[in-house]
Amino acid sequence: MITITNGKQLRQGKTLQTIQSEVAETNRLALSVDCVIFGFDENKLKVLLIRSDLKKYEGRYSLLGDLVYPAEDLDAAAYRILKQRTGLNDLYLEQVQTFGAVDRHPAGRVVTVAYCSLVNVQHHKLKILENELHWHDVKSAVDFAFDHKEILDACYERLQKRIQEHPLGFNLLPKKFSLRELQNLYEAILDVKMDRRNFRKKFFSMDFLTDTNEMEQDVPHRPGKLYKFNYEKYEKKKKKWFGIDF
Amino acid sequence: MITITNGKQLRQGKTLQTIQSEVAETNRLALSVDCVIFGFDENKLKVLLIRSDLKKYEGRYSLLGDLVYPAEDLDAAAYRILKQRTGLNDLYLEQVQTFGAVDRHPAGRVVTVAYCSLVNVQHHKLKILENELHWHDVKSAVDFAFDHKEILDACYERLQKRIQEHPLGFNLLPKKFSLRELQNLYEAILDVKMDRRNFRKKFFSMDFLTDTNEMEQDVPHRPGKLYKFNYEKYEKKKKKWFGIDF
DNA sequence: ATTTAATGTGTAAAATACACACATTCTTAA
DNA sequence: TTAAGAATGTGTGTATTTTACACATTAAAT
Repeated sequence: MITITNGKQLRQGKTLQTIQSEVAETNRLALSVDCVIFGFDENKLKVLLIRSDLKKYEGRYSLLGDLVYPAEDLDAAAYRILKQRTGLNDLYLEQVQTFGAVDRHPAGRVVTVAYCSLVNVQHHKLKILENELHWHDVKSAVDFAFDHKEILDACYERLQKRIQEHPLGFNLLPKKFSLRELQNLYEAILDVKMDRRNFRKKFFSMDFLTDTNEMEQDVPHRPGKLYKFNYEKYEKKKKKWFGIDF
Repeated sequence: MITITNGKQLRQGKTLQTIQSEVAETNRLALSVDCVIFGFDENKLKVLLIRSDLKKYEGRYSLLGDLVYPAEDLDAAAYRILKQRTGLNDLYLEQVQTFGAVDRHPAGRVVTVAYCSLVNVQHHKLKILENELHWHDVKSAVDFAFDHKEILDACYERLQKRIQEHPLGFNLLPKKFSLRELQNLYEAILDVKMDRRNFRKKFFSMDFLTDTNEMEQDVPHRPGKLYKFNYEKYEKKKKKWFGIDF
């Protein structure tokens, strides 16, 4: 998505006028990157959206995006947007799909490369947010600008697939988490109910959870153990699981 | 890839000069589509490449690509290239990844959307080919122009994954094929050996192979039965197998 | 102290994946 | 014509993975 809504707020974002000038001349096109930033909060999968205050798109929501700079790689543009909007570095990021329908953007031909990224909402909340940024339920979000619903759907489907093949979920959780939180995450993303015992068995058998010897605090029931994800163990084992190339 | 090599041969391809003019001005970029066209022949996975006759890239091979027209959708551009280069319509086509490194193209900023497509080589051979188009072994192909080796690798890995989830392989075979041919295809793409009995069992249990009541002809051994892929049966069943969305 | 609500654990059945051998059919060469 | 060679075609038992399922334990709240 192009940050057409708040040129004043962003130091680096381009305004609608800039985009129009980029694409106005014959045969010109603009290239943008849109980030689908997923979070997990209140046992629901969330996505970070910005509300357009431009009259034309009043009340509609957009993904976070920007034009790609002339001398900037695609991934670099995506990381720049993430840093700019969440204040966080080193987030999980994956290119998903490029959307280039001729009429997808009213300002002219704007081709956008969609990225899926994962953040720990609690971590993010500590940062000072721009006013118009909010977390929305992925399943119930409506009123998108442009083709951003389609982009969100593509990234959500990719996430559903990926999380069944790789342990991505940890990017959405605090460093220390209970198995219940982990299961809630999987159930929310995949929209299924899982058997608690089998879920625990599966994750323990994968053997990349480390017991922190700490317990949950301030929960209104018996506290569960807290675990953390052990990247070293995972790195050693993933080749075996995922065969060919991962 | 941009068809910089043979502007005279192509009715629709753009010449190097065209590309340079597209990207020469400040902040301009060009958008292209590159098709990784896979085939299967002599029990090996092949890819259709064009040899550059431009001095700068002498002896190097490129994927088939072209600039996207100003009023052309990305998929449409990919289909156009396939039609142009193979003479065939309705090929399997899937967008894989977009490559946009700043320096990936010597003519300036050219962002390319990579597509993976599958053709029946026998079918394709019936068409009159352009001189400089040839099928190459995927595993042993070297000397690529630009970042086309990287693009090929990305599409090959995607194909390896996809073929384990969906019955794509039929796009690479004649309408009627023996189980041995089908197994050879899987073994070639996945680079593994499979047990013949278990392979047969698995495909028969999927129940979308229809017996044609015909046998192989002109093989130097006992002929095998010929089957065809039953799309109707597949469509009815795939939801059950692939769960959420496929 | 009692109730409540979630954590933590094991086992049996079912489904799936894997390993494996021999008879059959057709071609080819003696 | 016959024998040898080479690939097709088929079934079963074993190992592994997935699924279903119930009860005792712990801490918080009343």
